[in-house]
Amino acid sequence: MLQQTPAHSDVFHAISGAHRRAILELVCRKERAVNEVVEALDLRQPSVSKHLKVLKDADLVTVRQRGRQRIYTAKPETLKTVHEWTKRFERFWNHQLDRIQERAEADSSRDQGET
Amino acid sequence: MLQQTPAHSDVFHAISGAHRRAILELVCRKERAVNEVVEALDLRQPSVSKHLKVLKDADLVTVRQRGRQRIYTAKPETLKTVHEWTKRFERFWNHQLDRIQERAEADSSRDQGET
DNA sequence: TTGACATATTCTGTGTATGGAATATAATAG
DNA sequence: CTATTATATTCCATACACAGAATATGTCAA
Repeated sequence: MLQQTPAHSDVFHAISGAHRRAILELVCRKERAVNEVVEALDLRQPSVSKHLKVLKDADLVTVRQRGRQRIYTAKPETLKTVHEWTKRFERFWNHQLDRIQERAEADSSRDQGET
Repeated sequence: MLQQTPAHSDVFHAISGAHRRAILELVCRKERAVNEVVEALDLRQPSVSKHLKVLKDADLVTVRQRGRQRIYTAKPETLKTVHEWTKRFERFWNHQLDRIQERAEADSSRDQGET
């Protein structure tokens, strides 16, 4: 059966929430401690920690300790999965654009009473 | 605040489930009636209809009627949103991989009290 | 050790996702 | 019209997501 992957370790699930995408963008630009994320976004510390856990389970971030802090760094190559999945549809949306253009041209010809 | 988009119209949410991704792949290859999807995947008809509704709300598919059937067609260009979002991380996964690996190894050594 | 700081985890309540069964609607055949 | 087919919707139950508050764990300073 499908859907047997625990949601918390699934990349697609991990990026499905806007908060987690925002966090990912933050820690990608520059590694951050939890509190820095808390301040950058409008979220409480426990929420951020929980989101970071989801991202870590999905292998989208790594952690390391620096003193009392935990520094989170994005592991963006995990997004390749998603990037490549969407890429599989690229030819379809190109093809569809062609079709749309053809149709537009046909319509335009017809509208102007061409031929 | 973030997260105000109704989940059912959000592309990231729509593709977060494996079932819906499978449906999307099916109807992208070739337009399909609901029952064809039901037979192709191992899902009941009501489930498929509900998933298709989510995909439609997210503008990932379009419907048209043919006799008693509803023919669903993928609208893959909506995935551009996702494709481009992941693309923003492309430069990071090209340039940061080594650094993250080094760091992970260093941490792991330290955590295990490597001799 | 104690105290403070940084983060993680647990608990709790509320909303939502999901699948299945039953039912409702829509379209066509007869 | 009625019956049949195709799909959508509703209802139900279970599971999950999420945020907040409180608490626990871990780390360092003194």
